[in-house]
Amino acid sequence: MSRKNISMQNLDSIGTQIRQLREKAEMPLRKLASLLDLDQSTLSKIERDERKPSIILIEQIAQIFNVEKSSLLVAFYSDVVAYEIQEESSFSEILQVAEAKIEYQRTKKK
Amino acid sequence: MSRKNISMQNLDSIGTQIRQLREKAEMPLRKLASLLDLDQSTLSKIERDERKPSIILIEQIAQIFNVEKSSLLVAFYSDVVAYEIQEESSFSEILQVAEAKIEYQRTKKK
DNA sequence: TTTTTTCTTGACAATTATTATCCAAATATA
DNA sequence: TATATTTGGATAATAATTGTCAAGAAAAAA
Repeated sequence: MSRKNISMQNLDSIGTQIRQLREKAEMPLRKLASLLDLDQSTLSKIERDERKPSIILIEQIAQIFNVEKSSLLVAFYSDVVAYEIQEESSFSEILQVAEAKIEYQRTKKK
Repeated sequence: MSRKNISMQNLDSIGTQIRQLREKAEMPLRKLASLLDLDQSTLSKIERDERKPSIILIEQIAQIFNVEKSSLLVAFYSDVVAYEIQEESSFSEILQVAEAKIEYQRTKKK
């Protein structure tokens, strides 16, 4: 029911968003990599969506750039989900059923 | 916008649905396993959602019981998606963004 | 209850996927 | 050109998935 106005919310991938944050801060990749204790080639791959960041990494990045981690997490998980079902013609139904399943699970737990 | 009436559509897991099909046909697990060329312990785990079936397996099962494979695929993928994000408080937003991403991808491809 | 059939469980090995790391090549900047 | 930055590919290490087996539990039949 509560479908948020899909404002032109960010459809950029998690990698692109990380790169945007980094570039806005004018920080070299090499520098961010070292803050994150990561090989720079690994971070490069993450920014180009060639590899997935861990959740812990996403949280660290949110801290470093002082943004809400939840917005990065939405970008991350929506990437994962979209990739998984993008070829399915009934992707929309899949998402609806998934939502219903989660809601159902939650009513049970309470 | 075209949100299907979520009729009491099947919120059962893929494993449960497979088991239901098999039991309705009064077929022993061992028998179905051999039709699918699977170890029966593997099928048992699949029916209890302890292991994921492959897509090929799902298609074979749909054939055997003469049901639409798409409905089983929806059950399967929605399980996967729900499991992945069930702990996230913004699960609903994640799903919305994922949908928008897929739609966006598709407009690009055409 | 005993027997028989059916299903579940756990352990292990084999396979496949993911991740980390290094270094050279490419690109961009001064 | 020289320097800094980013990317790509190879390899090794780690983790996840899958297949297989055998023994035990549960259910159904006798």
